[in-house]
Amino acid sequence: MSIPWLDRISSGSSFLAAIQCAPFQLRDCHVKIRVKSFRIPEFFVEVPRTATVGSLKRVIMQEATTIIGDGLHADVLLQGKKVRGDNKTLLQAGIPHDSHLDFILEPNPSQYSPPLCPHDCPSLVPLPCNIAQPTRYSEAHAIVHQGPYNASVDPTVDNLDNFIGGNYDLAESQTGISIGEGDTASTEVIALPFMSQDALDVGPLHVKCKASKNVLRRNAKFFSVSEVKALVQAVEEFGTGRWQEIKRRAFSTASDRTHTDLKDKWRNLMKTANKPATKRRGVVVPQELLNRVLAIEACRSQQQASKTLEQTGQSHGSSGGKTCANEQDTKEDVDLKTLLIICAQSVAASDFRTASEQLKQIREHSSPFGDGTQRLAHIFANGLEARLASPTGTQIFAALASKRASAAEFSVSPFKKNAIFFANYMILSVAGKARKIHIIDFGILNGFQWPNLIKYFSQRPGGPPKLRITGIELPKHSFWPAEWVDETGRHLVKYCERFKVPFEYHAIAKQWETIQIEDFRIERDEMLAVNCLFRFKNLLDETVVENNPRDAVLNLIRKMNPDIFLHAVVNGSYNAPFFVSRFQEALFHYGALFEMFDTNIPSEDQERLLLENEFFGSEVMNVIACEGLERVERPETYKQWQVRDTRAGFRLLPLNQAVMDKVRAKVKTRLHRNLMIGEDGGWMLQGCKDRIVYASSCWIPA
DNA sequence: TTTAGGG
DNA sequence: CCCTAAA
Repeated sequence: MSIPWLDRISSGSSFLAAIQCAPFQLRDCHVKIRVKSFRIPEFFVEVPRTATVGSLKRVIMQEATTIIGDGLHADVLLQGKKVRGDNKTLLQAGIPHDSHLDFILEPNPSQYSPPLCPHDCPSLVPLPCNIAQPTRYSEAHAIVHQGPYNASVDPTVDNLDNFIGGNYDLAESQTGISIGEGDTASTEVIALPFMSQDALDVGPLHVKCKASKNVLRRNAKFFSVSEVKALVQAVEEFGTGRWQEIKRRAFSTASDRTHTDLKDKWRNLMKTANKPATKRRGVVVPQELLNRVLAIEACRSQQQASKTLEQTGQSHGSSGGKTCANEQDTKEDVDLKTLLIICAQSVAASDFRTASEQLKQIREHSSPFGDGTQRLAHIFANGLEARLASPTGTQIFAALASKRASAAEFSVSPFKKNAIFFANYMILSVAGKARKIHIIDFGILNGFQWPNLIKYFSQRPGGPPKLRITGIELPKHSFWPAEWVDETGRHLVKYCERFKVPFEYHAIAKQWETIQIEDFRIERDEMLAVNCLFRFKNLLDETVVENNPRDAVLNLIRKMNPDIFLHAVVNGSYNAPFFVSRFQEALFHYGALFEMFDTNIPSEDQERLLLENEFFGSEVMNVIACEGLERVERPETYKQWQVRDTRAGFRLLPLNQAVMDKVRAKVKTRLHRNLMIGEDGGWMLQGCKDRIVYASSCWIPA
């Protein structure tokens, strides 16, 4: 004979309860607890909101034992730990209404005699319960207050001791007999001696099924964009199919999202991502997120495919590779990028053996001299290799490119040229006929921005103004020793002498946020322009340090009260703490850049080589191989910068259409295919391949 | 207990 | 969002 109810306990059948606050119109302010799926009919208990832990235990115990027999002891667990203090109220015991509770039901020690098979018969049965906010549930179920099952207790029902002491076979009982699973099952249960005749009469199966369909279904709550983002990020980090992990690591505070919910949402996201943008219902998820969904999905299927290939042995044999060489070539682009992402995932998962194998594969197809994708793969492989050497990302890598490399950026990158043109044009338009002009340049590097402006000033009708430039750089950088800021100054001084522009240079090599306003030696009668092109991204942000330098420096600039503030930024979001998502973002970002270079610059161009490998190469190295304070490539989107600038007390100037026309004309004459110029609010956007890569803007004190 | 997949 | 089979 099997002992069905014991089986139910020892096999850990889920036991789901939800604490529910009664509608507030009820004056007694009770919480209602629904106990369900214990393979016993669901029932409800109601306790005052101020109930103690002890009383909750008693009520649960009472109800449970009423149904399945006597002699149970109940315990309440919060996050796996027993809640002590039976005299405390739920709240006092640290159980908010939305917390997740487990229950333990075990045979009452006082009546419990040792089981015959202690190993197979766990005495502790954690029972997951869900306590949720009442608003998540529809009101309809409230009428189902108690199932019919607890209506009576058959006095003949044996107690726990008798069953445990009985002669039975646990393995056999595993076949499971449970109420409500089907006709046969319920028949068997009903036939059991301990079930009351009343229960039989009521027809439990029918009631149970009906109840579970209409009762206590959580009201659907749409996922917000930020939730989706968190989900995508988490899946990038942990992969699909580890939902419990994802729940714990990324959604532990979201009490109303179970791991199953996350799994379901992911499934739906994939559906959404795969169908056209038209006729997508609900909250519009940014395409960027959906692309990431697709990328992950692509990786996953790729991995599966390679796995099955390995298993079937089709990948072996040298002839196989040759015969489909042409086919591979066309797919190489995709494969190389996918391979990079897979490799990054291996690195993230600390699977270093697989990672180095994948890296080797990548190396076989990448080259600093090949096409855009091969070059891209080359520098990303460098980054991965460095990360493999030190997986915690504690190594220090040059944050800034060498002097030669940033010179190359100036001469090769059309983006940089456009941004400089935009900035200088705006400075000129604000300067007007001012006699004294002071430019404060955060991140002056070689100072290549200024010769053109100086030349213009020299030809200005009415004579050149007095020009002051304050060049600011970071202190003692491996590639940019502080002295070089002075050297930049000397070049500029010479240049001004040649063009007969009265000039004064002043260098500051400090951490930007430590600069005092006095250091700028601002004079009253000068027109003041503050300039920062693409360099704010190197400041640390609030995720790393407390008083974040970004806002500090912006506030400093605001304090200067400049006549104009030129702010150009790298528009990217590869600054996420999660390694894989950051890697992927960076890959897309630099992928777009490299593709543009590939179509516009000859592959043998030495400066392109320098720019790609040293300038972008060291940036990518920093993004991939560094963490924490060492990671100084932390771009944000221009929208994020807009928030910061506005918060610091600046007002975004509308775009000057004249400068936009000129930039557009330049792009056209230079025949830069794939280079897109766009506008958004006051921002001039530069992009390629559907991606906004750089953005420029002008601000004045609000 | 957790996940995949059907509903 | 829920349910259940299967691992």
